[in-house]
Amino acid sequence: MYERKISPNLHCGLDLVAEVLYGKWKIRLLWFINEGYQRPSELQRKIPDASRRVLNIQLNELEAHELISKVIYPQAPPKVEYSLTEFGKSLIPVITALGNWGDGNAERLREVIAKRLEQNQDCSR
Amino acid sequence: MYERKISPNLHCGLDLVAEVLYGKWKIRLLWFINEGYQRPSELQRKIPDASRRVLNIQLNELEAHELISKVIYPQAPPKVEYSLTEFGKSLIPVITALGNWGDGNAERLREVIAKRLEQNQDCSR
DNA sequence: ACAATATGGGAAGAATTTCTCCCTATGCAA
DNA sequence: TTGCATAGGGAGAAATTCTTCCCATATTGT
Repeated sequence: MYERKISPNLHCGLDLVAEVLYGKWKIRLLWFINEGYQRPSELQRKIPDASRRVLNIQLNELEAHELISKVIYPQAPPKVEYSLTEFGKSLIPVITALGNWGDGNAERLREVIAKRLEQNQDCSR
Repeated sequence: MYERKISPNLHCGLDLVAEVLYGKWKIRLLWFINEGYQRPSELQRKIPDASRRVLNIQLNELEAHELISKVIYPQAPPKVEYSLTEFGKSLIPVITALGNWGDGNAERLREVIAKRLEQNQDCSR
């Protein structure tokens, strides 16, 4: 496992949140688990842009941070279900607020994102 | 400037938000600008863990995404002030919610974060 | 003259994160 | 028997982000 060389700074609330949510797919994982997609394979299908590997890793981290919990059913083929802990559930309103802001401003966001990507391409000519 | 090789996916609101906020210091920059720390040097003092370089880069990105705007006073030594755009201001309640969650759960967050860091050190022995 | 302040960007390399490929294990279906 | 689905993890490459160092400009204070 990769071991950090620079320790995180944990001064204010925003630092702490960053420490547990900063990962490309973590917020979406929490979101989809909340929506009822609890099995790893379901989550992978909901988030096809992420590699199977990272999803596993980020699920492990979310579990280590007690935002989700994992139940392994002793079957074959294996069956695993994740669910939000109470702690994790308390984050959902915040994630919902984020998502709503993104949805409500989707058009404008697409514009400014596209504009910036073009600029970058200009730079590299 | 670095040019992305993998284009971002912009399906849902959460993807769009991630695209403009995913950067180690962006949320904190918005936060401090909202609190009235508008000059780059002030922001650098408020966020000493970040290098000057990244703060500049992330400020540029926030500006490109129209969350903040920049005023350059034609003076020497130069004076620059950033401020939130209306668009940027609309994000503040969401950031506040994130920060409040982090502050409200600070103790527990520190615990689980510390616990996980220890585990990693165990692994590497 | 020289240092300090303020701002900003290039370049190179370190740090970190993510991706790809491969291997394991079990049971079911063609 | 071969192929697929489920789940998970190691190793190394690739992508991305961040840091460090250096340079440039102009003014003020020593």
